[in-house]
Amino acid sequence: MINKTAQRSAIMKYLKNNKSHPTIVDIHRAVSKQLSTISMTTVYNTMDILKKNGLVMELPVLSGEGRKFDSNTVPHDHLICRYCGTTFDINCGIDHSVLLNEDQKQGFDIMGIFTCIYGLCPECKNTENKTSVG
Amino acid sequence: MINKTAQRSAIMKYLKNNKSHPTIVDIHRAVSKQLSTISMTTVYNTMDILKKNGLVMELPVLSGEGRKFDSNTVPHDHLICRYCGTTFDINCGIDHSVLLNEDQKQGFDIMGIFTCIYGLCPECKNTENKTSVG
DNA sequence: CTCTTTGCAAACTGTTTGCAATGCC
DNA sequence: GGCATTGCAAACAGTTTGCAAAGAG
Repeated sequence: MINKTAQRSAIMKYLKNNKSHPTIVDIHRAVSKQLSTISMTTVYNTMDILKKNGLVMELPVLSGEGRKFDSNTVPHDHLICRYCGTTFDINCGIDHSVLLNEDQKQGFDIMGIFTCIYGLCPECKNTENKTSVG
Repeated sequence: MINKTAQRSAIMKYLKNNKSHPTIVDIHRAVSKQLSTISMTTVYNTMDILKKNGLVMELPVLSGEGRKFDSNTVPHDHLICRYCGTTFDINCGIDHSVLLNEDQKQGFDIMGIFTCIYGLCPECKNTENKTSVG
């Protein structure tokens, strides 16, 4: 059984008004303003519960960036910087209703499609230093 | 300037014969068989160089899984288990030649499109325990 | 000989776990 | 009251950094 607590309400309220892709730290910092005693543990905990219940989606990230969540349940795509990891929403007309045959499914229960378009964001374009293979 | 070393050759040889999505640990374990003294640091180091030079792609993962790489440079999609993170290649006829207009690009230099299809793999389907929101 | 790379150890970051105190119903 | 939740502290895993020794050209 899942109880309603001040912490959970505050997190859900924050997520509802948020169209970015907050990390645990983002959520903790924002919610702390109203509920100064909330701990990181509780944020981790709550996000896991929300995720298990399909209320948020956890985004795949480059390892080490820290968990990112998406509370936008409308199908959309993501534009991601390959270097700094910043993620923008994008709508580019990709068909999200992928139908796979049994062979392609490989035994999976399909939950959704998630398209990432990778690139270099304007900022990293200028600062990125390249090495060359000899 | 980038030198050729035994470590780098062994890693590149391993990647060439590999169509899975190895982690740092996978690579280290495999290469250790031929080159028992190779360190984790060198694997990290080498993969960063290969990535910067576009010879491998680093895959986005659910945070905490550990870095995964893909040496398959032919466009393809990925079928990923939402719970255990296992990643399979899949070819489902998605068009990878996405053309974005300047508005959609938001200033990015586009490098590629990467489609993830999420689901529950056969194994996790059976073992996963669910909580319900009241 | 010079500059690059290696690999160890230590530092660090994000995440998880154990558990006593507290809160919800 | 009984079970769920909170939040601290400690443990943990993966990753990065500093640096002396070894290697490549």
